[in-house]
This record gives sequence, C-alpha cells and structure tokens, in this order.
Amino acid sequence: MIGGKPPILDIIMIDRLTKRAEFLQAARGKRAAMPGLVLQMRVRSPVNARTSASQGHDPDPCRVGFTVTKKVGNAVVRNRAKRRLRAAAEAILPRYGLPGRDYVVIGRAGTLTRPFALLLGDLERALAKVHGRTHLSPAAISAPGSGPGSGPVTAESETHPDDDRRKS
RNA sequence: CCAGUUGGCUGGAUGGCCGCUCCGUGACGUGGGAAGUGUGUUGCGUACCGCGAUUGCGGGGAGGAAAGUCCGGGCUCCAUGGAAGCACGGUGCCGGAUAACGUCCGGCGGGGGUGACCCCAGGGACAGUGCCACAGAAAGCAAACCGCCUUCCUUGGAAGGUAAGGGUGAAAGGGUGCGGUAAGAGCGCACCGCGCGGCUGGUAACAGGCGCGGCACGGUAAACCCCACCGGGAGCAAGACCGAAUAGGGAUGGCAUAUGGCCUGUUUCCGGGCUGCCGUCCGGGUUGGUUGCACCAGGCGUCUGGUAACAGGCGUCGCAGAUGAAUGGCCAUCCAGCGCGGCCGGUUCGCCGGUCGUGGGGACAGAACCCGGCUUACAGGCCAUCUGGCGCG
RNA sequence: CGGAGCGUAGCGCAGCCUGGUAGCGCACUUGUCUGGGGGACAAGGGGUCGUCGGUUCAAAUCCGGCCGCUCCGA
Repeated sequence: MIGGKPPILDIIMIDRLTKRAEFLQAARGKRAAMPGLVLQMRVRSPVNARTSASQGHDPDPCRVGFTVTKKVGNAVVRNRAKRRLRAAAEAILPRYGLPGRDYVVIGRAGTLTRPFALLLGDLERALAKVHGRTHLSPAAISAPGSGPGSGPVTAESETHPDDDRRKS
C-alpha cells in the first residue's frame, strides 16, 4: 500500500499537536509523573488517523505537544522549559516513541533545574511506564500491532538500538 | 583621595555538536503551459508561472524595558446633515516643541539640601453651598474660662474695660521691637507680612520699587462646585476573502400523496408525539485556512537654525515576523564582578588597593498590528559633568 | 485583547459614597447553669484595614503607582 517509501523506515515521523482539543483528549489518557516532567499519552483511533493524514505521507504519525502552566513561572521560564522538553523529545522520541500515539509533555518546576541527562532519563522511563510494559525496542512493539507504516521494519535493529539512526 | 549630583551608553565573549523560522537562489519531484513538435485524436514539452513534512548554498532573526496596559496617535469597522448647547469624563502656573499627549524643553513661584541639585495635580476660597470630630470659654458677619485693671460693696461677689499672659487645639483674627495706657489693644510709630491702586522690567507666569489702608480677608476644591481647554464608539480576536462534514433558511424542478411515513411506551391490543421525499441553485455561517503583516511621524552620520525640546538640508542603511506561538538545546574555555582564606602595601582605623588559592556563578525579563510617551523591574560595567570635604604643591 | 470588581479578626462579611469612634455572625478563652457532655447565658481577647507614596490638622475611607485574586465579552 505504501510501496514508494525509503527502504529502511527506522525513524518515526513526528508531528506536533497544535489544537486545544487534541491536548484535552490526550489529558484523558495514561499519565506518568517524573521529577522533571509529566507525560500523558493517548492512542488515536484508526479513523481519526486516516482523516488527519488525508494529504499525507505518513498516515499514522507519532505526535507530541508541550505544556507548561503559569504556575511554573513567567513567560521566560515557561518558554525555556518548553525548549528543553522539545530538545529532550527530539532526542528520545525517534527511538522510543510509537506511531499512532499522541504524547503531551508537561513541564514542572524541576524541568529547568534538572540536569539534561536526567531529564532524558525521565522521559525514557515515563514512556516505558505509559506504554504499559517493560521497555522493548520500537520495532518489536509495532511489528505485531496494527501499525501500518512500520510493517517491514528490519528485525535486526532491536539488538542494537543505538546504532546510526540516520543512515541516509 | 573620599563622599555625592546630573546626563548618556552598555546589558557577557569565543568555539564545538545538534536544531527552529523567514527571505533569496539552485537542484529534485509535481501541476499548468506561450513557442516548438508529433498525430486520425488523446499528446510530448523548452521558456515561464505555481506548489513542496524533499534537499544544497547565501542572508536576516527579541528588549531597554519586548512587561504593566496608564495616556496619545496611525490604521480598520460602526455611527453621524452643519453649528452650538447640555450631561459625563479628562487636563489645569507661563511660554515653546510635537501628528498628538496627562509627554518633552526653557522659565516663574513654593518647599528641601552646606552645595552640585532634587521635589511639587502649582487655576479660582470676596459666584455659591458644605465640613472643620475630640478638646477648648470661644471654630467663623467672633468670643471673656482663668488672669489683669477700674468702680461699687459685708473679707467675697457684682458691673464695666481688656486679647499682653495661662490653658485647649492642626488652626485662636497679623509678627517682632519701641512708645503708650488704670490695665491693655494697630491705639501710634519702624521693619516684615497682608490687601488695594498705580509705575518700571518681562511675550507671559511673575519680579522690583512707590503710594495708600490700619488688619478686615483661617483651612479644605486629590468635598460639591466655578472658569478655560480637550474628548463620537469600539478595537488587528478590528476588518476582508476562501470555506469541508453536520444542522437549519430561501428559490426552483420532479415524485408522492394520508387507511401513509418516522419516533416512542420492550412486543400485540390500545394510545401519545412529529411529519412530505429527492435533486439543483442561492445566501448566512462554526472548526480551520489566507490576508491585514511590516518602508516608516524610520535608524545612523554630518551641516545649519535654536539656550533647549526640536526643525530643516545632504549623505547613507534596510532593520524579527512566530501563531500550542520560532529567534534555541547541550558542552567547553575565557573575561568582568561576588563570598571565604593567606601574603604585601597604604590608611582619615571606617576600610582601600595589589597578588595567590578555592567556591559558586550570570540582573530584570520574551515581540504578537505599528508608532510617541509614562510607570514599574533590573546583577553589574563604562564615559562625561558638576558639587562638598581632606591632603599636597 | 478588551472590560468590570474585590483585598478589613482564624472564616464569611459591614463600615468607604458623606474623611475623625473599626463593627456583625460563626469560631476562640474564661465563668455560671448541669452529676458530666451538648446547649444556653454572661464577660473577654484578637485586626500592619494588601502594599508604597501623596492631599489633608487628620486616611480603612479621597487621589495615584505597584502586588495578588475573581468574574464577564469576543
């Protein structure tokens, strides 16, 4: 069905959440709280996925949004917290995110003061928690599932999860 | 050298890895497509014009307050015959600057400071009304509680005079001195204050003499108010355009017509409620998208006019455009500055400077249509200016 | 973005317009009534009036500037 793709689909397409309704729907899903952040996740239904990707290249992307409330601080503090969370998500989600999911990362007071390495660890463990099982490779999770875009993922990538991601 | 005053500038630097957005330009893909070309026809397709979760290169990318939203404008829509008035709101010494302002500049007056300098909503209280608690005898066309003085009379009181003294109060109806008096008093005089008139200087606010008055005219207008001037309302979420699904409106064509159709009380009986169906077109319109949207009261340099705010001439530059909201994330080194400890030097014994080690580490803060201001926040650093004090020559 | 309002005792509110004394209810403390509790009654304590300036003789009140909160419209 999606034959014209690049041969190795190792990177998951990542979209951004932009609508308030999408954030509200994600808030009803699973959540995991860590010292540096709070993660919410919602599994989109296939009907929504098909309509949202009408023009699209990837019919079922992984999407992420960021929220920092006014309680954390003023505008400078909130924006910096969002940038750190965005940088962390760009580092983690291509490896551990799942297609067809909406993630919302919520900043809290510790987001700014926490060392970046620990923040990455927080996001990793939060993803494992909302995925509901001990951490597996993304190929091993998405292959038996109904993920249409990641079907022909090579099975040998699970043994070396941190090899070169961008083999272009 | 120390302590201050005023004005202005600045708001960490360099490098590495990984990113975001906009503009330009090429490649690639894709759509249209002059010319050209093929053909019986559909076509192929250069220049060119679009589009892009693709990609290369080049360039731009937060602030002095971007903040608070307290004023003033531009711009947009709505309302509106003109003018004046009323109501409401705002402003309030004088002159100037400005598109305008509650802003700025220069003066004046008052207050503070040894001084440089700073602060002031700073019109009108004989247009009117109101208020001035408590205390106090008395608080608003003044007034006699104590006291002082005179007279009368039985040691104590009565009548009268008196605002110098006591006491109350935020404020007691000019102040100080001399004279004067029974004691006193603007009762008289000098100076100061106040009021009125006129003169001189100044565009004016106002200032300085002069003459007269003989003290009456307290405060409060950020109390009502009076006077002068200004103000139509809303705001880029303004406004314009495109516009899917669903629901509803209008026009029109066809079909169906009631013993019908749909919903409902679980079904029947028996009841209740609602009602034409399909197609086409039109207009409104929510999520959303495009636009408005970045070249203008513009920055910098210089000259001229002006005390200045500012204005004019010439030259030069192009300077953010995001929209769950970009302008960054991580790391290393360095430089200012800070704390602690050691050493050296100076000292007005408060401290200051230099150097070494170590710790920790960048202030306030993020454009949202755009400008001019105000206000508020801010680690520090730099430059200039003037004042006061001390020391030396 | 625009508009409106609020901040007073531990809590909920008056007082502000018209400036001089900060009050009400619940709660708290003490006492009495009761064998005790509850309850009633009586007495009492407790407030930088959000904050910083200004006007005034005098400010919770009037006028500005900040801080915090709530509501409304699109």
